[in-house]
Amino acid sequence: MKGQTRLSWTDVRDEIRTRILHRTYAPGDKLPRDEDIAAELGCARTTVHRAMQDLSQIGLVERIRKGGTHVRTDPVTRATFDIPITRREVEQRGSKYDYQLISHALEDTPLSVMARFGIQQPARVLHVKALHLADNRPYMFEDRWIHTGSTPDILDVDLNMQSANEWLVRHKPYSRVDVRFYAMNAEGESAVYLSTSPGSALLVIERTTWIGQDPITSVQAVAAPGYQLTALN
Amino acid sequence: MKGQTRLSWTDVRDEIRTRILHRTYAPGDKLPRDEDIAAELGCARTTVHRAMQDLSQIGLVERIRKGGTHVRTDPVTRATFDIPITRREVEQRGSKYDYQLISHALEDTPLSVMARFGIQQPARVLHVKALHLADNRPYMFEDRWIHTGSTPDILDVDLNMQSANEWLVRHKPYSRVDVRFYAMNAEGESAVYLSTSPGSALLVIERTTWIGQDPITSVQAVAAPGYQLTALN
DNA sequence: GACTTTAATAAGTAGGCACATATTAATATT
DNA sequence: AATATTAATATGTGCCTACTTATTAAAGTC
Repeated sequence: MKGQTRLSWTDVRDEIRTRILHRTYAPGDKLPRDEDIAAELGCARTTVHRAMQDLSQIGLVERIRKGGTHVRTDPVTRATFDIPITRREVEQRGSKYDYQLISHALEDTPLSVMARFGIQQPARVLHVKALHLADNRPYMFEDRWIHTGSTPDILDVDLNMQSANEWLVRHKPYSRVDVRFYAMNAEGESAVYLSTSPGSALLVIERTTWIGQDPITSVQAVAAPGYQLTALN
Repeated sequence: MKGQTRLSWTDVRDEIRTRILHRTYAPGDKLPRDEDIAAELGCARTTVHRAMQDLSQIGLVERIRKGGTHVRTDPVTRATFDIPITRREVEQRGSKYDYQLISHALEDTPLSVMARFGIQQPARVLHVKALHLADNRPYMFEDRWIHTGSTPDILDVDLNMQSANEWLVRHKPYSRVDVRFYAMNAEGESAVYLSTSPGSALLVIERTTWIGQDPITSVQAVAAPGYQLTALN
């Protein structure tokens, strides 16, 4: 017990971030070399390196080999969202979860889904429509396509008992996912099942997953009116 | 040059991730100790540690001191979004950016904004409405409140010349941000300025920032119809 | 002067070591 | 037997050292 409290990499990170906030290092500025910062703060270069890695991941600074570290000129706001299984999501709000299969049928991929999957030729897919409920009220309407080539097992699953959402997450790992958000007017089915009037604005979470090159599933999750997605932190 | 190619921590991370994908380590399973994995793969514990930290941050595993490392039971999809300055966003799509101030006025915070700021007493705010355009077409309608207590300088800025968005990002660092997405029906102003018909579904990005405890600004950015937010990666 | 080669630079990475910290299990004390 | 102390364990962290890699600048060559 000699060095009292030494600097942890999070301390260093916070110190550098404070300096950037205070414009000691202004946007566009080049920061001192890791080694010099280490010397100044009295820690090892490794520690500064670890701190810088984090700042770089957050999007506050940019690092280039040999070029040094720069404060980003156009700071971006980086927001991270967790998208859990719908059942989990409902239960964590303290609501009762229910699930209802609406329809399922073997079809060929429509053009829109081919585009999402990134395939040129139509493929056989299981087209599943389902409704998730929270406290007996519609929560999310799910319109899903499951590629039977990559996921033949899905045909043996009783989708009345278990949502495709859940089965897939538990049994079908993916290596890549595309997530996008957009707004949609309720119409036809989505309006009916979410028991809202046609035209009301709904948030859509669209997800497509692949394992290697092979598409697994693509889903449009249409949330009930009033739904908000909140970033972590 | 003896060890040929040694394992980098990203290699280790990918190897562990692959095993989790292949259910070698299934959800809920306890992974071997870092040291054992290191021994098995032929690298140092530090390297495994670095890999595990990343997997833990991604949300694939959970680590507890002494308790060991476990694969998360309910894998979440974690999506990250970059929200740049609007001008940047437009320019990066290869479009011409324009900006138009609609109105600005000193007001007291309405209740909704007090809630967003997390304050009990109304405060004087600059209420700014503006429109961002891409290739002369409406791109985003911005409805913003700026706290004059924390940011008095804003009153000296010529908002015809420079969007509040841009000025704030460049001159006003923040320490905390709340980001949320939701859908809204176009109505009144938003419909007019985004030149769409009332009722059409629009995606709203709502952001509120603080420096320490002090609120800086809260903005509702209403995107033109068709706007999609896409996750990184 | 245009090209190539070489050196210097700064970040990236791996490994080994020592110690910190949180948690559980085992042991000793009352 | 109930409680307190101690030991063992696994992750967390910091530091040092050595080497790698990408990039720029300088020196040398034609």
